[in-house]
Amino acid sequence: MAKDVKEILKNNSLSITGSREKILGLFLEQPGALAHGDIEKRAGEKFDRVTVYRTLQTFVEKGIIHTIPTADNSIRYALCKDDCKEGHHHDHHVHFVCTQCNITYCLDDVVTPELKLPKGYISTHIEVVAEGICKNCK
Amino acid sequence: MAKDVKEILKNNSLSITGSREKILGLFLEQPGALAHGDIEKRAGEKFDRVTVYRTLQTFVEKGIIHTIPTADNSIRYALCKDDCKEGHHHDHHVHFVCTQCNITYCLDDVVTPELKLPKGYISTHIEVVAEGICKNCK
DNA sequence: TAGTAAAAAGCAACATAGTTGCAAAATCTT
DNA sequence: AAGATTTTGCAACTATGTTGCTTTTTACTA
Repeated sequence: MAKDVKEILKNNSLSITGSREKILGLFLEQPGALAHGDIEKRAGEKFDRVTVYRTLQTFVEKGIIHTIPTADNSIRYALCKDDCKEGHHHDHHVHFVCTQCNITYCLDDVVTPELKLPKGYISTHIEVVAEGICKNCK
Repeated sequence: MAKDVKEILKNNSLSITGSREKILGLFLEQPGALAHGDIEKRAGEKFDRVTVYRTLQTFVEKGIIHTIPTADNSIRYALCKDDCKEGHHHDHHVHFVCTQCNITYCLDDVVTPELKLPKGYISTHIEVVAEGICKNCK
């Protein structure tokens, strides 16, 4: 495990609990994003659904993970890069959903493009989700 | 009403029914996108939820409306432009969600930008959702 | 325009997602 | 180690979406 789960929790002033360790561990040990359902399945069994919801919510608030909207109406969560601080979230990269393996990737190096919006529209945040075939499924 | 509801239904070889007329009418008489919940509320009362779901599904299949993914996990639907044919859907424009009035607009004139993806990734569809303040709320 | 086949609506029941309040258990602090 | 604070798990509830089946409506044709 590249980064220590406990350290991440401490750095965000979160108490260290079993569910937080396990859920954060899941994010660290695989490349893609996870939906709430994935976590319940992969978590090795027994977690109360409520605990998972609340843990994810806490992680999002602390800026440890961020949400990714997808077309199939299931919110997915992915780890944030280090420069995400609480309340100040840098999520300016593109997301990629593979239609074959259904994994969602954060393309951290692909920056959200600029947009010319019609007069009067002011955008504060732009979300880009690309769909297609990933490098592993080709 | 700019366009005749019945005509649109006929052009897509759909039978003309009360619910289809009313739901399609809702889309025509307002600029933004509608979520399933909006439709149930605005439909002037009594519609079975199942009927609304099935009607929306039918409209999507026929290419009359398209779906817009949003961050809050509620699928919204909006009218397609005329050049959407069944099975061959042109949805290359950007969507805009106003954080104030919560209306979702189709910015038909703002084309989805090109993206340089990492090697190995092949994208078939790109979805762009901008968030901010719309021209009416400014 | 009446009769009929096909399609859609409505109903019931079920499945999945997500939320809230509260009591029990675990964690942190000193 | 003990008390205060968090977090967990449970139960109940709401919202959202789906499926099968029966009744009603629509479109077609004679």
